[in-house]
Amino acid sequence: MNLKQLSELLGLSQTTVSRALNGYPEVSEATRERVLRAVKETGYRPNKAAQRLATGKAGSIGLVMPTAPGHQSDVHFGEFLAGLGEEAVRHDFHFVIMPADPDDEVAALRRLAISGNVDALFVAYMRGHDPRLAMLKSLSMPFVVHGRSFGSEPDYPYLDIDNEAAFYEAARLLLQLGHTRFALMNGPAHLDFAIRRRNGLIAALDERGLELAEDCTSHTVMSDEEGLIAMERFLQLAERPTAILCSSTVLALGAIRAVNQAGLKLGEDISLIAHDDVLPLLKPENFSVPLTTTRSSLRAAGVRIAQRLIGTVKQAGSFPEQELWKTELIVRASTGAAPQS
Amino acid sequence: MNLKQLSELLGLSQTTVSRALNGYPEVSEATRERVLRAVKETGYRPNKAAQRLATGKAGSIGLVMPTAPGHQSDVHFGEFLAGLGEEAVRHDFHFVIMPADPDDEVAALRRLAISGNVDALFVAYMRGHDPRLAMLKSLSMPFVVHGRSFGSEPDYPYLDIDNEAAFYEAARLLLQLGHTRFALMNGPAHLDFAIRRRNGLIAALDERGLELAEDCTSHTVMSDEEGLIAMERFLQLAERPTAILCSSTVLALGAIRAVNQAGLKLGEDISLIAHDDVLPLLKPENFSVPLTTTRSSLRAAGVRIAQRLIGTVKQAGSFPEQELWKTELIVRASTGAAPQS
DNA sequence: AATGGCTTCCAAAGCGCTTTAAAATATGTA
DNA sequence: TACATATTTTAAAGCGCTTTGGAAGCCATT
Repeated sequence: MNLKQLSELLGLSQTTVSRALNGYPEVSEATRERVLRAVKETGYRPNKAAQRLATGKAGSIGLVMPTAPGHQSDVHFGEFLAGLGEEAVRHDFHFVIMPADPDDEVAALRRLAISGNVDALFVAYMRGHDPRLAMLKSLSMPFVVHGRSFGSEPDYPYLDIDNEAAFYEAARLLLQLGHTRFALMNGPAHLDFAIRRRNGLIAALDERGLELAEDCTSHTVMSDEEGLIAMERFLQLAERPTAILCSSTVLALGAIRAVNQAGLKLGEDISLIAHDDVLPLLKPENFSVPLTTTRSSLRAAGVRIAQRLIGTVKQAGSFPEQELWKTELIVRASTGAAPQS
Repeated sequence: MNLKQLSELLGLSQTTVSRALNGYPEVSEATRERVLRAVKETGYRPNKAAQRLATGKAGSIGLVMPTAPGHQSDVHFGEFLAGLGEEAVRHDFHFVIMPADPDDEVAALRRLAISGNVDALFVAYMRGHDPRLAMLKSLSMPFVVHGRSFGSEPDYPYLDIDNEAAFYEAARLLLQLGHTRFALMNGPAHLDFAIRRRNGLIAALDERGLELAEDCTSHTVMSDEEGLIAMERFLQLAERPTAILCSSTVLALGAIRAVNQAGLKLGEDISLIAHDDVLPLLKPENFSVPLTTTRSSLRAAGVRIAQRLIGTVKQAGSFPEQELWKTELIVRASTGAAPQS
């Protein structure tokens, strides 16, 4: 069933039917209803490709998904997507996902943009000096980045959390508790959030004349396994750290196992604060020792970015270009006073 | 830059340029190279919407993503998507993801199909007597189902793992170890895999004249938290189960915490076998007591389904309609002889 | 009856591509 | 040289929609 057939069925022109469907005023309420009823009965749906060709728009937001045979999938990606989806479904928007090798992301993004089947772009996994920014700006297509790019002028539309403040505050709490030996379990070093969280921690330490030792820093993929490995390494150090900042609850999972295996008590021998993206499968309050966290919902960020993206495409209202969300510092049992020694 | 402009630039007709690009034989090698070079220089990319309108195809596979304000995102979804993506990127295919309320899945699937912007459909989260099957069959669009639908004639293209055999074998192992009191921590009861795993367990128990008690069965979303809750319930039973079958390593995570909190030893007081989808962030060999598992890679399944879907769309070779993969039973330390009591 | 202003509808062009049918050019044969 | 055949190129139609620029119908005013 296409427009032509539907209009013939109704004895109307394609124009009229199209207008009735798209809410144009120059069609009587009587005929509009007649059209709508026919649509219900026949199950007619406009062909999106044709619609896009005619209008240049078809209600889709594009994103590239890094993937490769060795490449680990990322829980955070799924959770964020759920947020985007939650908003998209309200506006009948869909996603076009272009899988791409992580080394090929900038080219993939360009391909996606000029393929002409997305109205707007979403970009994540931002790095320091991210090369995608220049390309995006040259594109004249709406986009929003999740995160920022350390070292680039912040003149692009983004939504980010204040990673620096988050880890600064977390470190301050631990300092107040008397800790002096810190370690950081971070995400991959080139990623923006990792850079900023590290900076936040360093800033707080610096205020007390402390330093973050090189061997008390790990930058890894954020998996359970890497968390375990990193923590094991920390625990074997001569000057064992007592305060750990951890970029993800997933990393914390492994880290805590290492703590337990070493026969140490979390919240007594070792204090740990993790960043919590509010992953539904891993709640910090349910850990055997509930985790102190810096919290910000990844999913909420997804919803908000979808709002901005869709709003811009539909030209419905205007939005702030830059948003920086504060994280919450939630104190639970994994943090305690520094052990005497 | 569009075809017309490109052809004018080259002094050729659109036809010739189009043919050169699409590998048709009726164009000389000389001109083909000339065209290809111009494409490189100008960065021309055909408009996918126009291509789709003209050919009916544009290299996309469609899927609906269940999402709603309360709806939890699912790690398994992300991991599967990574598998699909790994294959899709090799063929320059992309995904069109339609987010939809879980209650609206069959309608969403239909909308996606007749929207005319996908070439094939992928369907997951199969239920018993799944209503989507009838719709899919009526659609004349290629599709592959991940999983099966218990109670429906298996005459549709699917790829599934042998869930029944997996849990049957797992239960047999535990029976051989002397266990007689079993419990099952399963996924949502209406899902096909949950039905079959339960059946597998029941079949094995039945051979020994044993039964699976109602209060030793839990059907929940597969999260850490639910695992903890379910296991706590089991441990409070008068006749405490000693053998646990668990549908996910994520559930196991919570379950094990409950075991530890109760002061019990995994692999001694309680034996547990979990199904392992090979999620990169949660490796069963890294659990503090390494987990015995039934294993099958979700990601590999994604790759395979993408192969079949893309192969069918491109009409490149033929594929088996139905595939049933065996799982591996991998014995680690979380299973041991039944405790004397 | 003629004019103007609304409302309601329509014919046709155009979005950027593919593909059919036909034309132009090159090659081989009698 | 003329003709048939093969090769290379092109003009134009069509995919299903939106939208521009009119036209037709209806009413109230002059």
